[in-house]
Amino acid sequence: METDTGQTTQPAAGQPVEPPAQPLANDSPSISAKAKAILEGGIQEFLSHGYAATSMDKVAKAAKVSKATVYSHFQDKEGLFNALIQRLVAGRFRSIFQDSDLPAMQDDPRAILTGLANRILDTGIEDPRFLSFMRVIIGESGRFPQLAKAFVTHIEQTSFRQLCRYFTSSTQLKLKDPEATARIFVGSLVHFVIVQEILHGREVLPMERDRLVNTLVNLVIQE
Amino acid sequence: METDTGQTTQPAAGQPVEPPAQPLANDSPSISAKAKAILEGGIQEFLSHGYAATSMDKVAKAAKVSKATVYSHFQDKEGLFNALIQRLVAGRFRSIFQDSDLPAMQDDPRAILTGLANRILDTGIEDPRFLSFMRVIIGESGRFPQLAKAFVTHIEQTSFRQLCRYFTSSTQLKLKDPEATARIFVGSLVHFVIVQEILHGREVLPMERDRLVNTLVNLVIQE
DNA sequence: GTCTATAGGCGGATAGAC
DNA sequence: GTCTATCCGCCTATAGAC
Repeated sequence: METDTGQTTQPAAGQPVEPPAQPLANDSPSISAKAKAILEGGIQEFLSHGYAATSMDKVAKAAKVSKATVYSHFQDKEGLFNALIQRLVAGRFRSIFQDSDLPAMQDDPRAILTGLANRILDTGIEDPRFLSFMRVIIGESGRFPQLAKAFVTHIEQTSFRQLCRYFTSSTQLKLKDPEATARIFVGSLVHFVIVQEILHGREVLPMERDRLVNTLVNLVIQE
Repeated sequence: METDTGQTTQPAAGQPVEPPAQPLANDSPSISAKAKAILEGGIQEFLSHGYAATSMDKVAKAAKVSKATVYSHFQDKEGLFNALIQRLVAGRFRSIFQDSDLPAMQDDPRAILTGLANRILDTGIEDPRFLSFMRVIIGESGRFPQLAKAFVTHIEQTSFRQLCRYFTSSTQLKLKDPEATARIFVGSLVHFVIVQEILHGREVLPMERDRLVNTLVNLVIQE
């Protein structure tokens, strides 16, 4: 049954019972193969159907273990969901908006900004897993506010910060409010992804992505 | 049970069984008091908990009718949800981004744009019903793609069009691509609402709304 | 640790009286 | 049209064997 309690006891609930281990290293340390399979199966099911519409039976089947095994690794459905989303927030999707290399400052600002915008759109659009992830984070943000906050902290903030660093360090751009400009830049791109891809706007309200990117870059440069 | 069929037979399923009546007039014509109560109760429950986590028992209780009465007015759970969301899309929330009066063209563009931005933020932020509505629309956009498209068509498009009309008719703004600029304008504001309010970013990544609005308006004006 | 089997309850949907 | 009562399946979670 859906407890509807708003997960008041969420902190630290979820991770497998094993000791906290190192504070989140590479690909999560000391997790058994079964636990990993359960997490993978859970990711598949929860990202496809959302929290309430996913059953532990289907998770167990997707992970190719028995349901009892799932419950031996995770306290309950909420615990599994929390562990799984936190894993995605801190791991695989954390670097989705992250540049491997900061652009060289002497380059053309137009080229740099266009590249940044396209990178955000590429990762946002071409990874269906990330689209499902955003859909679930938003859809479950009422029942799981902590997960929504973790998403904002780790993922949105990452892109803001990075863009901000470029804005403030660029000698050619003279922005009055780099922080707010970064929000506008990222926000209009993410909103574009939400409307076109998640809400299927591509089919009813088409818009070429290059038009959006070019217009956005022009707005920022001519400030 | 969640049929998981992706509602393949969704078209036209939902509206009360009574004849189609007039094609969607004012506040929905010829709907019995019970049907209205069921819709209201359904809105309350579905907007609070999403589709899968809402039970027909709770809807019936919220509407103060028996569950059988619910099923006498609507084919099934999907039908009720469809009817209810379509009602919200076409009715109450349709005009949420709509201006009552188009701004006078001789006014200061800065004042006009600032007013438009604030109106969008006000309606988006101050109506918790609309926040829940967006959360549900996005969260259920996988299972109910038609409803997501209806949302885009009726609500997003409305704001784009209106802004576009102002952009193209203004004698003072000379925008290269008014349509793309309208998307950026609305998109960055809606994304701000999503992150700050729906994803609870206000508590972890604060940002004064006036800074965003001022920066956004400046970007558009100085183009 | 992992499984099968099952408890116990709530879910969507309907039968049938009025 | 509206109700009460009920069917039956699936759900979360656990007991107990191995």
